[in-house]
Amino acid sequence: MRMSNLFVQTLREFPSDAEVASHKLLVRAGYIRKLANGIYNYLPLMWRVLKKIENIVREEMDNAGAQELLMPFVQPAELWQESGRWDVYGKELMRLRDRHDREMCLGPTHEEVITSIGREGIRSYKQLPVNLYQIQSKFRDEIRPRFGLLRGREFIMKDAYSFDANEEGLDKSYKIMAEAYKRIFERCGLETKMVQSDSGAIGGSVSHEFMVLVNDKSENNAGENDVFYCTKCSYSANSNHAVSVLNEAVTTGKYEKAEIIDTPSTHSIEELSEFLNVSSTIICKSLIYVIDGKYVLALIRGDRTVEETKLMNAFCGNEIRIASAGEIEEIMKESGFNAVAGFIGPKGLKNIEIIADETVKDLKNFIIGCNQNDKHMVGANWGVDVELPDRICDIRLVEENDKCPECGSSLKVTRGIEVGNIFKLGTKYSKAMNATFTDKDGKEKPFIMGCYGIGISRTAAAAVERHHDEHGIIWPLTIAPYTVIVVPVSDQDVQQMEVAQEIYKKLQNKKVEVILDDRAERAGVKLKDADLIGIPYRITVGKTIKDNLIEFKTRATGEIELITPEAAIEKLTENIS
RNA sequence: CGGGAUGUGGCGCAGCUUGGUAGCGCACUUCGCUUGGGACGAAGGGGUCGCACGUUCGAAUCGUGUCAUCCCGACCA
Repeated sequence: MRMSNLFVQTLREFPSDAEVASHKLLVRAGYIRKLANGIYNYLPLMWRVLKKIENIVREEMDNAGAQELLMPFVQPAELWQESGRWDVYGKELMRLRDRHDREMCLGPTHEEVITSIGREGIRSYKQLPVNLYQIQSKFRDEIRPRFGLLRGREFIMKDAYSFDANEEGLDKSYKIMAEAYKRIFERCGLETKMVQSDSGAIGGSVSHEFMVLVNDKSENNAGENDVFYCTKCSYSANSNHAVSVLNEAVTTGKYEKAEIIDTPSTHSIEELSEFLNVSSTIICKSLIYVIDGKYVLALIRGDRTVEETKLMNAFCGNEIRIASAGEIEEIMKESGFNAVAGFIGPKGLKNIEIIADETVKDLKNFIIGCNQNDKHMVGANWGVDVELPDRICDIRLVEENDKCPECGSSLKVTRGIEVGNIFKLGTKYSKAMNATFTDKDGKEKPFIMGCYGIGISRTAAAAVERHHDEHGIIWPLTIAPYTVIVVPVSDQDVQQMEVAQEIYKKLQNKKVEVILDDRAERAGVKLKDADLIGIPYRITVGKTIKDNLIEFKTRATGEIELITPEAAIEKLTENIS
C-alpha cells in the first residue's frame, strides 16, 4: 500500500474526549472514529487489525473442532420470551419494533438463537458434541460506554456455543476451549490470566474469564476488573467471585454486659470505632440492599466490605443496589423505628430478609446498631441479645493479603481487562427452550451447553493498552495492520526514491505486508507517523544509500541496524514465514 | 438514574464577565522554498457559534428549555 493512497488521517493532538491510552492512540493514529456514544467506525487500518485477530481466532477455533456460522443480528422477542430473558435482561437489551409492530431486539449475545438452531438440527446423541461459533457485531446498550473500544455499545465479538450429551462431554468441550483461548491470546501477543468469575446474567455455574493484566497504577488504568491471585499457587479470581481465608483478628469485644449506649453522630464504622476506641473488627455492620425490588439486610464485620455480586447471587437476583435514605426511612417506619443509616440493626425489623456474612458469626461481646439514632448496643452476643440470621454465607469482598483458599498463601490484587470468557451453561437454555436430543437409552434429554466469548475489538484495544510508548502504538507483529513501512527520507532524492520503490516492490512480491511512505512530506512527519501508527518494522532509506545501506528499525525495541536492502528483505521474509 | 463540566470549521482551543455581525494553531488548496524526527513565506477555501424559544434596535455572548458529549457516583450505614 502506498501511503499517499492509504485512507488514514493522523492527528497532531490527542482527542479531547479520550481518557485511556488505547482510545487516545487509536483515534489519533487514524484507526477509529466515533460515530455516536460507544459506537465507532473501524477505518481501514483498524479493520486490518481486526481481521488479523479474527483470523487467528478462526484458525484456533477451527483447529479445536468448532464450525463457523453466522446468525442474525436482529432477533425476534419470542425467542427471548421463551428463555425467560426478555423480562430479566433489562435496558442493556436494545429493543425495537418492526413495521408490523412486532417486538425485536439487537443481539447482545446469541444463546437463544443457537439453542433454536440446536433443537432443530440435532436429533441424536450421535451428532454430539457440536461446537458452533460466529464473529459478528454485538449491541449492548451499556449504562455508560467509555474507554473507546474497551467498552463500546456496538463491538465485535466471537461467540461460540457447545452442545454435549452429558456433563463429562461439557467438561471436555470446556477444556478444549480454555486451551484454544490461551493459544489465541498468546498468538495475539497478549499474556492473559484465566481467572474464576461470576457467571452473571448469562446464567450457568462454572465460568472463567481471560484477563489481560494491567498493573500500571501510575497512569489512567483501563482495567475495569480487580483480579485476586495467589502468589504461590494457581488460584486467581475476579473480585466478584473471589473467596479467601481471613487472617486472625480480634473478634471479642471488651464489653461484658449487653447495654444500649449513646454514640452520637457515629454514622460510619470509622466514626464509631474511633468514638468507642475499639477495633472495627468487633462491630457488626448492617446494610440494607434492594435486590430485584426486595429489601435485604446484610450483616458483615465492620472492617469488611460487601461484594454486591456475591450478595445478589445469594438471592439469585438480577439487579442490586444499596437502599436510598428514603427507602430506609420507609423500612424503619414499618417496624416502628425511625433510625437512619449508621444506626440500623437486625433486631425487631419486619418484612426484610436478613443475611449474614461468615465474618459475623464468631463475634462476641460485639457492637451493633439497634435502630435508635445516636445509639448502639455494645456487648451483644448472638442468640442472647440478637438472633443470628438463618442465612450465613460468604458475601464479602476479598482484600489484598487475605489468605488463598487453596493453599493459604497471601493474595494479591491487580487490574485486568476481560478479553474472553468461557461458561458452563448446563441445561439453562436447553430446558427453558425445550431443546432436546435422543440419548443412547432412547430418552429425550436437554442439551448440556457451554458458551465461549472473545471480544475481538476489545482485544485489539487491550493490545494497544499493553503495547505502546510515548510515540505511539507498538503492534505485536501478528496483529499489526502492516509488517513494515518503507520511508524514503527525501522524496526529492532520486536515488532514495528509486531504492525505496524497489524494496517496496520486492517485499510485495514476497507477500510481505508493506507500506511505502511516498508522500511529499518532510522526514520528520513521515517518521513521526510511522511511530504513531505502530508498524513493527521500518526501513528508512536515507543518505547511507550511497553505500548501499538502509536503516532497519524494530519499533518495539528501538533497535536500529544499518544493513543492505537485500539483508532487510531477507530478514522480513524470514520473519513472516 | 443522580452530581459536575463542556458544546464555536476536520482536530485542538480563544472570544462570553462588560451584547455591535467570529478568531488562533494544526489540517486542507495553490505557489515558492525546504528534506533524518511533526520547517518557513505568500495567497486562499471552509463555521446557521449544538438546537429551540425568549430578552434586545442588535445575541456566540444574557435568560429559559432541550439535546448531545465527557468525567465522577451508582458504594460500606
